[in-house]
Amino acid sequence: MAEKSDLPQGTLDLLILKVAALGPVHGYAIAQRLQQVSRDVVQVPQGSLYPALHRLENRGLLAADWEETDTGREAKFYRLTRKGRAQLETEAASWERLTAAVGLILKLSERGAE
Amino acid sequence: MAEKSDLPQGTLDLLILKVAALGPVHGYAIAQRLQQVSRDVVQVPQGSLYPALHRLENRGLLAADWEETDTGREAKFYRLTRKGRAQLETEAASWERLTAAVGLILKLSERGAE
DNA sequence: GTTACATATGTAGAAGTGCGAGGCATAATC
DNA sequence: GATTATGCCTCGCACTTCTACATATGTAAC
Repeated sequence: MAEKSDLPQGTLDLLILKVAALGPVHGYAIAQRLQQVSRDVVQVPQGSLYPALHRLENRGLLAADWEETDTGREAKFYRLTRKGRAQLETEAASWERLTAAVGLILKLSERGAE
Repeated sequence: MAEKSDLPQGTLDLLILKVAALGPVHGYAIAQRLQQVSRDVVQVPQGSLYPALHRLENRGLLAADWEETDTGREAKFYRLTRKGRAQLETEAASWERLTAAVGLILKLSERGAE
C-alpha cells in the first residue's frame, strides 16, 4: 500500500528534527511516529529517511548513539543538538510564513482583482 | 535583488496554476502577482519561473498565445486548460491535506507521548 | 528447524525541481 | 545616451526524493 508521501521537498528535514526534539529516537521509530501522528498522510520511505538522517547528522543538527531499543535490539538513537534546535525553530517559523503566504494565494477568487 | 523564495518543491507549479486560473496572464505578471499577493514572501526568480511554465505547457496543463499587454508589448499569455484545472484541484486538495498533517506534527509537545 | 514477518539500517541510480548567472530585446525616463 | 523596467529565454549545478535492492536480528508459527 504505502503510497509515497508527496511531502514538499525540505519538509522531511523539518519533521525529523521535530520528532527528534521530543527525545532520542531511532530512525525506524521516527518514520512510524510520523505516519501515526499524521494518520497515514505522511509516509516516509526508507530510501528517503536514512539519507535524510545522515544529512542532518553531517550538518551537525543531529547526534547519534547506538543503544538498545525496548525490544532489546541495537538501533541508532538520534537526538537534537543545540544547533539542531536552532535550525528547527528557524525552519518551523519559515514553514509557517510560507504556508500562510501560499494559503493567501490559494484563496484568491476570480473576482479578487483587489 | 529577488532573494530566493524557499518555496517547498512542487509548490511553484501549484501557485502558477492558481494564478493562471484567474484569467490569462503572461509569465512576468505571474511572478509579480505572486510577490504582491504574498507580500513579498513568495519571490519567483526567472530561472525558476520560465522553466516551470514550459514544463506545465508541455504537460498540457497550460496553453499559451502571444498577445499584446496593456503596455503595448508582445507577451506570452498563459491560460489553464481543462486538464490544468483538474490538476489544480488535485494539487490544492493535496496541499491542504499535507499542510494539515505537518501542522499536527509541529504541534506535538514534549509531553505528547500519546 | 525453518519459514515468515516485523524490526532496523543502509546504498545506488535515476528523476525531478529550483536557482544563479548569464543573454537578448524594447519602451520609458532622466 | 544611459539607466531602469518590462518581457522572454537557456545552461549547468546542486539538492532532495524515490524505487529498488541488500543486509541482519528477534519472534512467532508450523
